[in-house]
Amino acid sequence: MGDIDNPLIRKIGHFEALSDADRTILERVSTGSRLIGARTSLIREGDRPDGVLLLMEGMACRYKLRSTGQRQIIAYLLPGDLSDLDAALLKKMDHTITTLSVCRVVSIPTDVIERLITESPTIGRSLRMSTLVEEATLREWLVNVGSRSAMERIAHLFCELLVRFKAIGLAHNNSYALPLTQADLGETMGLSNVHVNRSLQELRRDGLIELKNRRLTILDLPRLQAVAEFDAHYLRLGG
Amino acid sequence: MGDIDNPLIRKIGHFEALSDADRTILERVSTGSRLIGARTSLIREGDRPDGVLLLMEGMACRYKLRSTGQRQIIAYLLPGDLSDLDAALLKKMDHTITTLSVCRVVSIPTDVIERLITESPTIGRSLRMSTLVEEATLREWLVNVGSRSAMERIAHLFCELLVRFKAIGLAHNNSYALPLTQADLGETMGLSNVHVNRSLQELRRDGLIELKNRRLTILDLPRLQAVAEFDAHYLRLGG
DNA sequence: CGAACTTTTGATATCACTCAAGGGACGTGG
DNA sequence: CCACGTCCCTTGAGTGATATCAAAAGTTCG
Repeated sequence: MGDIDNPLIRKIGHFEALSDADRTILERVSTGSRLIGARTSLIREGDRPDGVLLLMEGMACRYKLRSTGQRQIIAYLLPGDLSDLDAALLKKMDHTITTLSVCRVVSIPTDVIERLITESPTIGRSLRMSTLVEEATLREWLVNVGSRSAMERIAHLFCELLVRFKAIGLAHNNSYALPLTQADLGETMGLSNVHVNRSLQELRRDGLIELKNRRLTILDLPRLQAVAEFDAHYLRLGG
Repeated sequence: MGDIDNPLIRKIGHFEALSDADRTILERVSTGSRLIGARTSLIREGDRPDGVLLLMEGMACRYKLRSTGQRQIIAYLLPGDLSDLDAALLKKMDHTITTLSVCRVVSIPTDVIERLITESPTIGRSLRMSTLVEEATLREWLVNVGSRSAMERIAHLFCELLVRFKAIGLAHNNSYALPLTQADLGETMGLSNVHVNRSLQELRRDGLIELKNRRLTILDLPRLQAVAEFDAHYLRLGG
């Protein structure tokens, strides 16, 4: 069965118990993916979005560009994540979505989404739940950037990503692929790449993580969580 | 007519053209307010929210408390704003909502909200729009805290609040009541109160603002917007 | 009028930034 | 298969923005 490797079903399955019919619907919706290269924009600021994108493989991010050229990453998209559900209401995107690694992506037209939601209230609820979790994550990030030190911020992000990757079966032994550069990390947390580098060294020196070849391994999860004050509750994934 | 002083109608009227019937419905919903003192929590982290709160007068905020005791303000609620529409889906609040000034508040039960939305698609759409704007604001705040200097952050917040207060008729001549202490401002932007104080002095020295007696006056809006790189688009209020 | 906040100021400390350069790693083309 | 370019990571040195601590001055309110 495709369940095991369908990240949408896996993710949504954490929010609601899905019937076989629901699974079939979701399976059908997530076919027809295309491959997109790394560092390619999927939706640009100012675009009028037509439908929704579903990420099936790879990692992407939302960001805003300042007039100074500075980039602020606002969210990460992992397999099973959707670009804005309610996009139809908004005429224009206020941010850009870009792939970080090579990605497999499905375009879902607005009417298919609408049909989906009316056909299965369960799916409807779980999709709404997804956007609520996204919002909660945004709040958590604001706390992160607004009030934590560099090391704490990075630790917090790593803990969050572990829970999210685990939920879709892409983390094993507290380890997951992380196609981010240190500059990306900096643009996520409001830090310079140099300072990210030094903070990572500190995390390594303390025996908390290992990060090489685009793969992160958390060596001491309890201690990393303590550093980050991490509480997975906001992700509603049973982290 | 109550229109002019009903902030919910004024705010929502920016998103959708409301019929007289819609206005009547909204008018009815927003009666029965009670007065609540300044610095009082309305909903606490961990609470299971029963229904929605509508703020009719005064100013409130959402915040998260860190285990260190540090507080991070995550959003401001102005008249016409609602506490979480989809609260019903979430079992537990992940943050606290507190009044900043004396507030006039209406409790709206979940079923009334649901009836409202089914009765008038227009109102339903505009309420969904409200939550989208809230989300966009959160993204903007993340950019603010993640990438702007102290002065820029404060300038940006002041510009945002001007547009929002104007939309509900509570700003005149680029001036509005602002019941925040400098410590509150600091907890909003991830700055110390001392540094907020010094940045405010800089804004005053540059002839951009006046702030005294809990009232902010923007003396040179174009220049303040330039400092903040402010673009009101995300608020969808036609600011 | 006094108590409790809030704002302001000064002095010092620190975290994080910038600039600059060297050292991988990796891929591409010769 | 090597040479080279490019991108990323790492290191060092110096600077700057913002934090902390402490106390005085101003404000608000009972």
